[in-house]
Amino acid sequence: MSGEVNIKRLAQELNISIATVSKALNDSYEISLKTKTRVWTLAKALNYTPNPAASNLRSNKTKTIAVIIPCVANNFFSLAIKGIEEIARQYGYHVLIYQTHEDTEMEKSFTNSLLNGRVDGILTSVSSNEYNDEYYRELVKKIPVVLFDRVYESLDTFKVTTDDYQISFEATTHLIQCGCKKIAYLYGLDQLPAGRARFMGYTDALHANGLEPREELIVKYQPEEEVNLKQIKQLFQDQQPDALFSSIEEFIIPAYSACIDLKLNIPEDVKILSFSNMSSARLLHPSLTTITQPAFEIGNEAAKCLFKILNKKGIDDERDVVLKSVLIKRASTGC
Amino acid sequence: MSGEVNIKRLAQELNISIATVSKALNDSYEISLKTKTRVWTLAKALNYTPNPAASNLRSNKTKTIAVIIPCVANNFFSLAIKGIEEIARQYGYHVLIYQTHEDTEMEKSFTNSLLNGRVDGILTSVSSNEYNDEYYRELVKKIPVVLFDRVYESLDTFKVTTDDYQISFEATTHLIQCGCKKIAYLYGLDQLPAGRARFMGYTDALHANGLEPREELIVKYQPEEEVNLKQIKQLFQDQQPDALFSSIEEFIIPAYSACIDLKLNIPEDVKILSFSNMSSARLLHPSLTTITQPAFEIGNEAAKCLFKILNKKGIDDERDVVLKSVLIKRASTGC
DNA sequence: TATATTTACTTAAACGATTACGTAAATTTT
DNA sequence: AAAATTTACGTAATCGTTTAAGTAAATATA
Repeated sequence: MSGEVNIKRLAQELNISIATVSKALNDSYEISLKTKTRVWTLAKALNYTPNPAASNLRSNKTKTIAVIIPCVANNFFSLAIKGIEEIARQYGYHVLIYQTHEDTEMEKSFTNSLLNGRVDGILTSVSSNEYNDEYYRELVKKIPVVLFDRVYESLDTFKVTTDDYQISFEATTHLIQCGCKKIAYLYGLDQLPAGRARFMGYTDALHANGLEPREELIVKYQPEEEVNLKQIKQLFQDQQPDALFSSIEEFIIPAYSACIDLKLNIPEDVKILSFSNMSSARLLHPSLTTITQPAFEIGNEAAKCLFKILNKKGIDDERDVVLKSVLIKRASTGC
Repeated sequence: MSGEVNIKRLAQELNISIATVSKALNDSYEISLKTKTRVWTLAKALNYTPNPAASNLRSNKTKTIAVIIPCVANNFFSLAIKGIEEIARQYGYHVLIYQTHEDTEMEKSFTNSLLNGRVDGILTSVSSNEYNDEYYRELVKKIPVVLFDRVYESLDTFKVTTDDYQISFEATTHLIQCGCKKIAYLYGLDQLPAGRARFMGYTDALHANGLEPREELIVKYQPEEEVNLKQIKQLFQDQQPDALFSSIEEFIIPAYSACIDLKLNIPEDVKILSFSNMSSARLLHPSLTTITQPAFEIGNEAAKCLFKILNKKGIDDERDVVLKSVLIKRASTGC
């Protein structure tokens, strides 16, 4: 009936040129207010919206950013996305989501598919299965990239992280102050700076309190869920640790499950503490002491950094943004 | 240095026409295998990827779908997205995410911004703040839409839902069998078919067991978190219900908190049961009996339906896909 | 008043792909 | 061997914008 409504159609109806319509819509100084008003009015009346493909093609701007993360079904990342989305909305940007499932090959494949002008920039938290910084070293030259939480060091771009080392040190110290002497470490992200910083915070805190980190007290995360439960049970049987410090949320369920299965009382027999953004942490039995990262704010901040690059404002700002996590002491550490 | 690599560049280097390159890349029957191989080889060597804006513009295909949901930071939706993404990947599609924060105005604004060819189709779970079916009645005429979980009835498109009524009936019956006679209902999504079906399952199960639903035992969800806790506490003080049936996950934390605050024992003093995709449900104290929706599968199925429309295959299939939720009995209902 | 500048447009060329249509050569059919 | 068909390309239009460059009229400057 009415046909597709594009600037050509607007131009015809108003009996002016396509260029004038385009410029009017973009509020160009070259167009008189009178003409602009005519264009705007008709555009609204006909419910005109610009064809994104056409303007992307011509202007090389997509008004779209990509978020590449391991998995959306994770409290930290879903909150981060929420934070990212909020900022994207403010700038009128669209948000593409890609899940790598911790696979750097996927990561490369996704980012490569974004290099031909599908997006204006990329926000990413890298995958844990491999240390892949050379790839990113090249990537950041080709497209604006901001890394958050899981970053590589010394990349020439903005990075938003948390105080992993310090908070981990603080948390370990808390366990020690609660009387723990044999603190097991549930190790995640061991390929990444974030994971190593957490581990360093743990070992340094041990040292600072005259304790020695011990290889036998470390359990490394395995992607297959059941394995972690088995490993933790084995750990309890072999080593009888008096605390579990979990560096990632994924260990919480197997850790609690192991205690239930082995009839260990938390915090009497063993204290538990974990990095986590789980909203139900305080409803667990007993309520879980957590290191909670400001996930929403991280997403927020990362997005803001990306828009600094895209809008070429504040590029001289400090490019290593470090936010603070909080240690929330609850019953699982019992003091 | 090498300049942007597009089909023009490929054509020049191979000394053939742009059209031939384009057709070769699209594996057209018009092109000889020999030429195709030359093109493919060079394309790979130069790391050519087609400019999406250009092909979108010309072909009116974006290889992109949009997912419009209330919020990603919700176990159900993040799992659903995971399910959607899996299918999208298989078809080589990109996924845009929009969060409405339960605001139908946002919803309209987002969908309107997608009608000019930004995406090939839309997957959505509607907002709860308002019954908005007229809008969707028009929308489905303009663009392929699949609704999941939170749908409107009698829309001319695919809908993926769960057996809300039946599972709610079953769950209520379970509570009654556990001896409950005064089952309060924590009412969410009351503007939507899904919410009403859950409520109907509850009331019908009461009737079927000789119990009368009572207005005073109903608490309606409020967006402001603290209010729900207050309401539930008030409910306990005024009515002393012997069970809480929560129709949405958001009530879990205030429900448990209220019990803790009022020193009510679960399940002795009050039994609790909730719709939920919370992975920590079995670690709560006591472990929570849940109605768990197959969130991942819902996303999966919804995406499959959308691709049926996009690929014009199976359009004659049943368009009301209903998946089964499961009632997972745990300690909070104590029997 | 003649010249320079500003205002408010228009024309037309991009952007990078797809595709209808045209065509010469090779092959098949009669 | 002539006609018809198939194969394998090329030409050029097109998608809906943006924008450099051009221009006539209006206004400002000298």
